[in-house]
Amino acid sequence: MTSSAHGLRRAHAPTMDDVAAAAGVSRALVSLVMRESPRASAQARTAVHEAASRLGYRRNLVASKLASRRTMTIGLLLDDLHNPWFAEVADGVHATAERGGFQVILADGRRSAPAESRAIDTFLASRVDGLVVAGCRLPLARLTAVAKEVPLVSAGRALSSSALGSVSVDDAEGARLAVQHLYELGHRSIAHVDGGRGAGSAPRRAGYLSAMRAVGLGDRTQVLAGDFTEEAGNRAGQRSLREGPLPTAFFTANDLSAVGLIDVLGGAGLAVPAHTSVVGYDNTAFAGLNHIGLTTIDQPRNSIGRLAAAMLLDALIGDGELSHVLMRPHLVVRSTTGPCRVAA
Amino acid sequence: MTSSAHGLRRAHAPTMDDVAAAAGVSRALVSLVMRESPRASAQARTAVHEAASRLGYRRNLVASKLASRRTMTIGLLLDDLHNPWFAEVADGVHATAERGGFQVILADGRRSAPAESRAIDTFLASRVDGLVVAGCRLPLARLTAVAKEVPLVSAGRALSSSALGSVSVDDAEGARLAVQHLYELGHRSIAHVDGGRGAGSAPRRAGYLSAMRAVGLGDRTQVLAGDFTEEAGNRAGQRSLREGPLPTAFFTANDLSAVGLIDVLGGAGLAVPAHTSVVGYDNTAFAGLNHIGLTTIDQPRNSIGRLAAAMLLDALIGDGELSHVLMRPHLVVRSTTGPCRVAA
DNA sequence: GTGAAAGCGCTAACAA
DNA sequence: TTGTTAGCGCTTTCAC
Repeated sequence: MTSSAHGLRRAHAPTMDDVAAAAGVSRALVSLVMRESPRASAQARTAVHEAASRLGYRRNLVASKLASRRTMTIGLLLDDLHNPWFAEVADGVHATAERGGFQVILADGRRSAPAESRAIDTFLASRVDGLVVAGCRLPLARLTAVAKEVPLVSAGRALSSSALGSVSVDDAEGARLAVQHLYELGHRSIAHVDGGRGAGSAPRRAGYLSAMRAVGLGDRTQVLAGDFTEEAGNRAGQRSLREGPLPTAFFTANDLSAVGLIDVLGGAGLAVPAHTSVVGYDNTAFAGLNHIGLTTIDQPRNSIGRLAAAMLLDALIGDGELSHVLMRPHLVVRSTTGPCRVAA
Repeated sequence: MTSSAHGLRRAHAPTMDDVAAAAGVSRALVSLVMRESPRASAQARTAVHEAASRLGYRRNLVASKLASRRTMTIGLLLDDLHNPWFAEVADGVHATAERGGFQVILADGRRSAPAESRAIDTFLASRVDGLVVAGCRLPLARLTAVAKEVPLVSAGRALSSSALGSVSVDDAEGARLAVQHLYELGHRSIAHVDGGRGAGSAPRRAGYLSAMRAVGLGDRTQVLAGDFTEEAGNRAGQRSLREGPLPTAFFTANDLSAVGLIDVLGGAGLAVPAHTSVVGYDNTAFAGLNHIGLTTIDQPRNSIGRLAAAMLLDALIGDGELSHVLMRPHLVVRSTTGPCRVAA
């Protein structure tokens, strides 16, 4: 019963013609009023609005998009709705897009390349005016192909193609900051728990390796396999404990891994940072909790989103060019790092 | 330069007519092939697909939606992208909708009623076939009005209107489980940090109050204002510490608040649960982190999403009726609750 | 400022 | 099975 009024095709909804008739004007005028054109008299505006609300008229965006051949919509593809990192990027994109009068439609890539690919196809079929992909794991070739159809900006992942724009954080620099911090605390045995194949993993690992070389520890690098999860941090810790000697410090590819690692160390009676120091990456919400107090690398997430959207709108509205922006991460020192107590 | 090929109106993209011409068939046939109709010969199918991919044709969903007068799209409004609760509901909705051949478009309500209202207006203007609102904080009157235009199902918030459907968890029961658990641990001074005006807040608060009465603590209830955020947990904790005497246990309206609260308690040197016990609500991902180990109330989030979408599709495709489903929460005991050490 | 008329790219009868 | 022909509801010239 409650559904009787519905079905896939709803009952005839009022159209602009209905409103025009009710207001005693032409459809074109109604259109102008609906789009808030200054070229409609105040009188006409009132009459049209009155008639529209009386009829319960709702502008049909589908028809509007078809007729105008632009959608004033940008598609935002997020790699993973479960990861709060993306929520902040989305905030930034929203804020900027809205100010430019653009609608944002979201899709969740669910950490799967095929799902992301389908989402992009849907965006293109829906004729979005532009695309922001955050943490996208699609191959560069696919993205450049897409960028030929519609302006595209990558957020959070640096991409070296002039066909598209990108706003990302210098992950190698972030890794360098972590290593530098630990080095200055006297640590010489610094291991890295990496992120496997996830986005950002490779540059962080490379940054770790080159930073180690830069401080003369090139022959003491140690990379433990991980995958950006808490369990990975657990496993890396267990392996280190088993195989010894334990590094005096760890730099993990993300905060989650750091938490898993600290947990294992604590379970083995090793205090952090009294015995071992740990630096995470991302500065996610729980890194700041007092009883974790993780020293980590922060990324300006909101700004990434804002900049990505701004770059896109610039290319859409004006004649701005897509470019590559690399933002600087910074070190947030909390309480999981301390001076090295072990002779090097 | 990279943007020179773009602009708001992209260069003429191939249409069905182009494909039809290239394949030497009529546009209607191309349309059939594109919609995977069985009424097109294998031969025609091949020819059309070949021509389409040669031209780089991409079906225009905007035109398709207008002509067919249905969008095969459901709008999903999430109250807050930052809250992982919604990510899981979204997973469930996606899974079901996709199997039914529906596209899902997401919007973020950003914990703001006006923003949610605008998002719904956009959905309606985009002529979505149905709507799922998760954790929506709009007044019932507004939602029933919307439900007159398009089938609507509320996820995570019970709504007593026959005009729409709802799939939610019995929040009062969840609150009762929390209070009961703390009571059995010997706690008599149990405070509640509520969720303000967010969805679920009222029933959890009411459930807390009635459960307290049920165990004979009706005169010892204490409700602290909150709003489902970590900061709210922080503030509530600070206020409790300032005003004393400190309750021996807290039941918070969600996990985020619990974490914020624990954080403040820890900062004040009060161990959890040695000194104070805390129960959260939602069993979000970080509640399970070893370092937090939050005792909390679990909701079958994914199922909520699946059921909500299934109910909607039923009403859309068949003649299913929208109804009200109430699911049972359950208690997950971890390490933030323990026996009361203080004499009652 | 306002109206008339020609599409936007597709779907859906209906005919062939 | 395939082609023909009206629209879907709006925007946008271009006259008035």
